[in-house]
Amino acid sequence: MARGSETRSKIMDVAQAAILAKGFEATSIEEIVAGSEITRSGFFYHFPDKNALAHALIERHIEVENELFDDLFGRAAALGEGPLQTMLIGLKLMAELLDDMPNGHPGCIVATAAYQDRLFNRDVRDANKRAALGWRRRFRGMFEDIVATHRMRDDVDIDQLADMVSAIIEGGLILSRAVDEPSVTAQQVRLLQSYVKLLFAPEPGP
Amino acid sequence: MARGSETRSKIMDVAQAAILAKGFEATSIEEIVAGSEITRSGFFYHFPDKNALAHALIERHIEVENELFDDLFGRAAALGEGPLQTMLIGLKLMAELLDDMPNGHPGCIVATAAYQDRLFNRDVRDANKRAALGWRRRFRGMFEDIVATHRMRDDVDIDQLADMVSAIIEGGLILSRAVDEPSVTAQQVRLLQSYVKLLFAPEPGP
DNA sequence: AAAAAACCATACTCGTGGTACAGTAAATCT
DNA sequence: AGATTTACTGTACCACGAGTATGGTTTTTT
Repeated sequence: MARGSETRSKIMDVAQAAILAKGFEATSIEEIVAGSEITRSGFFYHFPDKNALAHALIERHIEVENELFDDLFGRAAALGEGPLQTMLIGLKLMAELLDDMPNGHPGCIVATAAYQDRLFNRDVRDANKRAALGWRRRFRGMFEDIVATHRMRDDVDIDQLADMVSAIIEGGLILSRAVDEPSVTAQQVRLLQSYVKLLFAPEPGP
Repeated sequence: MARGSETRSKIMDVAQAAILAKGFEATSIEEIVAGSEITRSGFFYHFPDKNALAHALIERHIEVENELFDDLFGRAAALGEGPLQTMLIGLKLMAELLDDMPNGHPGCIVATAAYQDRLFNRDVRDANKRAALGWRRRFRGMFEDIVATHRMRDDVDIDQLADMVSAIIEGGLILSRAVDEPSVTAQQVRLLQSYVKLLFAPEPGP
């Protein structure tokens, strides 16, 4: 990695850790540069303002999360057979992954941005939207494969079902933080798994 | 209402609208006093600092939301018979209520606070936690009544199931804001309703 | 060797939260 | 009716963080 992008990503690492721990506004540039072994001028060389930093963080976050999901559901597909099994195992793996983070999941920058809308400029909000729509697309694809081979026990919209994965994770993270119980998020993902299981369960023979 | 508490609640009204639209940090005291027909000094007379304002808003929000839920599930109980019907109708009513807000739900201060932890002091975080635990208690009570009379088709924890209501709403709100589709939250609540329906559906006769 | 990229140092503006304090109009108490 | 309290207004001030400006320095790249 070139010298420039090396310090750039170091700034982003430090900033991300601080932002996820305390929130975007609560994290000062002063603090970021202190942890990044760089000066204020150096920071503003890489990022014209704080918004640009947020934008970069979200873009990177989308990539990382996508790779993580690719890997996770790839493993799930190898373990089970058929799209339903893949989804069910994938959700279980996701829950385990969330459980393995003892201090709770670091949280999701997307959520932070969603509730501070006007604090960010258009670039950031658009990136945020793209992230959410990307997840919808991903999970909708998986659910489409499922409905092609399984009958639904309740007539629900697939896009909405796909959104439910994101909603449960985001909602779980918020609740987890609110009640200070790190396990909550994983529990909610397991409940979602239970729903998918029931929704596509084979009809009991007559 | 006495003169003092009248202006106090006016400040809170203005602040709440602005905060839900733009976030807590993005809302300046200057802006609040402008909309409240009061001076800066007047604001600081009622609230020692911004944190006190947030605290007051959360406390009030808990009360309002509780009354709203009381009313909503009260009506649901009158419409249906038995705890399961009450829950299913209640969730439907909730979805309708969310749908009737054309600009999307105003959002939930609890979520705002959850993702800006260190920005608020202990009072605020505690109030936030109490709110979340209050909802858990409410819905757990309802699910307890259901499991007393219905068999679960999947063995899930009732506390977690109760939490799912909050998680779906919070997650729905975030997603709704992220993709800029006001209908998302209500859709997610309907999916939760679908889950509850399947989870407690009577076993089909042999 | 020249040029561009990646920084450092200093100094300044501006908005926002918060403090301090003096004064005033209206309600409430005695 | 007078005294006190409540609910404010007005002004002045401080600290801190974001962002700008600008000029200089080191490291890569060409």
